[in-house]
Parts: sequence; structure tokens; C-alpha cells
Amino acid sequence: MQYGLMKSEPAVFSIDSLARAPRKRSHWDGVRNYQVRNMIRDEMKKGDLAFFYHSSCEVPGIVGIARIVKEGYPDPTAFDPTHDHHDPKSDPANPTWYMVDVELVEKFATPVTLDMLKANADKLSDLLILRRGNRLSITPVTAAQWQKVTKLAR
DNA sequence: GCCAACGTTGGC
DNA sequence: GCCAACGTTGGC
Repeated sequence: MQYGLMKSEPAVFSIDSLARAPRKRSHWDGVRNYQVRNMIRDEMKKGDLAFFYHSSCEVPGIVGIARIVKEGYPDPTAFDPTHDHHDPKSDPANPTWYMVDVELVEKFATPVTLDMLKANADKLSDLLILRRGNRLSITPVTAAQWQKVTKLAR
């Protein structure tokens, strides 16, 4: 995939949670959408970079950059009946849900807010996060979009 | 809390 | 396979 964007609700898992994690690494678990599962399982490669996006919060926007450090493997929380994201239909012998591991690369000094992204919609046409009704928690980002957003962060 | 948009489920 | 009902997401 090379470049992507990963959404998270900061109340659940924020960029600061990732910064505090051992070696600044964490599982990206809980994905329960087939399109996103396919991306995680088939397309995200070690070394790929992703914008870390905070959603459903006071100031939604891109707050930093993470790197994929482990490619797709079965998400064990799907098999855990006590877990929020438990899925009784996922068979450990043939897992439905996958996750990747990510590592913090950079927390932006100033986030690139959703407002800023919208204000630059002319340059960021087709950035999927700006598209109406887009609900995928992980979306691909083109190299051109990556450069432009990175510039906005500086 | 509201609402638009979309995914999933289940009856037929 | 269709489609209505329902659940979830996410900005506002």
C-alpha cells in the first residue's frame, strides 16, 4: 500500500497512547470491516507509512505518522468472549479478522486538522477521508497526497 | 443529541 | 438475490 491513513478515536486509542507504548509499538486490533480487513491482510506491507487520524473528538485531524512493523496476522481479540470486539463466527482455524502492528514515527507539533484538509481540498482532491460518507477506518493515500499533507504539517 | 451515509442482517 | 430494518460511524 505504501501510504495510508488510519483512523482512531483518541478516547479509545490516541497517538499519545502509541507514544507511551513499549518501544512505541502497538497492535492495531478491532478491525471488523471486510474492506479494511482485506487491506490489512493483503496490501499493507512492513515499512508502509500511515497518517494517524483522530476522529470523533474535539478537533478531528491528522496528528502524526506511524509505520507498519508487522504485516497482517490474526486478531486474537476476535476469539476472546470477554472482549468488546469478540466475534463468535471467527474460527481460530480460519480467522476472519486480522491486525497489523504499528510503530510511532512522528507526532506532529501541530496537527493537520480536518478544517485544514478541507481548506486545501483543491490540492487534496480525492483524499478519501474528505469524501462524504466515508467510514473506512483505514484508507489508502497516494504519494502526491502524502507529500501535500506532510507539507501542511511543517 | 442529531442526522446522513453506509454496512450488515435476516425474512422472504 | 432482494430489500427493509437495524446498527455504526463520524462530523456537527
